Amino acid sequence: MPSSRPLRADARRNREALLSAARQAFLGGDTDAHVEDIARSAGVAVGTLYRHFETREALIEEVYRKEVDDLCATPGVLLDQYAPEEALRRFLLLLVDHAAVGRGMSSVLESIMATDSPVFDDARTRMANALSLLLEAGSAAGTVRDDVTGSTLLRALGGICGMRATEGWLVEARQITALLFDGLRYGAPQSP
Amino acid sequence: MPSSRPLRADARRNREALLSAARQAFLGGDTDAHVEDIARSAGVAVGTLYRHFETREALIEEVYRKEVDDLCATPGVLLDQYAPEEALRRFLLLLVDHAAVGRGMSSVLESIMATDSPVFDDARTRMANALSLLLEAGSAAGTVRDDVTGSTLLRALGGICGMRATEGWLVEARQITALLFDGLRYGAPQSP
DNA sequence: CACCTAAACGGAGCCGGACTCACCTTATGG
DNA sequence: CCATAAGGTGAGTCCGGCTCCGTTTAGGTG
Repeated sequence: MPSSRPLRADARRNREALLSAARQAFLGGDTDAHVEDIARSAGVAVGTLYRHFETREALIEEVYRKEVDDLCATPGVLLDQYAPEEALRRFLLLLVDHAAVGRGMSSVLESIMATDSPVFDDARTRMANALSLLLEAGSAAGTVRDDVTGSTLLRALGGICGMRATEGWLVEARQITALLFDGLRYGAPQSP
Repeated sequence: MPSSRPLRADARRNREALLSAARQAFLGGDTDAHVEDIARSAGVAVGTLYRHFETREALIEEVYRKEVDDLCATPGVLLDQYAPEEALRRFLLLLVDHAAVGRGMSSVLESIMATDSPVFDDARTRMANALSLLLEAGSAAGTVRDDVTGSTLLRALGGICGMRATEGWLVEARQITALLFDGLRYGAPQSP
């Protein structure tokens, strides 16, 4: 779709407006914003929304894609700056903290993990790869156990981030993440 | 409602039928069974269903309550038979395996954890208490860290169990649980 | 610039699913 | 038996995602 013809000017504008409206809604915490409202606040009708996005879910995915891209890039950066173990620790906490801000990211992770929907296959795979990078670096250095895959870890994180809701969840989330991290080091060759 | 008057005979029969139909549906894996269908397969009309249960969610909760009761009872039993650490390990794995069978329990845990809904407050509290029991026994024995609460751990487990879906999730779930368990021991006074 | 056409838009309406309500049926105690 | 309140019914409402087709318009062409 992005190929073929360059998209008419008004269409591109509307598409943009829709994405921005959706971003505002979803990343603002209203995970079940109504399509009707999103369309309206983008200044278009539902029909238009559906011209641009196959389905409500597809719109969500599009909104999240950029976030996921950013996230997937960081492990590389962290590994340049820190030892693998520390990079892993930081990334895990970064995810959780990220999830706290506007609770947008937590929905991302949750959506990515909670469903099997092919819509998120792509994001899932990329995130799993990002985590693998860290895990492998760690296990190569001998400070992280080597029997855990990125996709497994992703699942665990998805669970943690999916639990935003109650007051003070951030504290709990941090704690569980630390727990997980300790678990990851537990079986490493060079034990603690 | 259970008080006041003893419920008319036919009413009790129908209530039972509804619960059994719902149990069959939910514990059978169809987590979003339609009320219409549940009512029909219990041989009554929707109106009757709604006479007995405030809402669809309330019906679900009722179905799950018994499961949760059973589950909450086991920590005590395990502690009688095993050292606290081992009891904890067994209980965690028991939850996961339980979740595998008919995928009923995983929905229980997920539902309990994933929502903030007051409907599950009760179940949530009881489960958290059950876990606390294990954690406290462990930390009293010095083999489990003492800075994790039952409710925190419950969150983590909820996340794990909520991820059933993909093929082979049981393996992953077991792994994550083991990770969590190792994390729980990591900070204990008598380190590994 | 006037015209033409494919592209884009609008929004009434469809559909599926949770829930309600006005009316009918029946258990039960007197 | 009958009265009557408890219980049952299911068509209908509401709500939210999605569709369909008639209308509008961007932007290329002569």
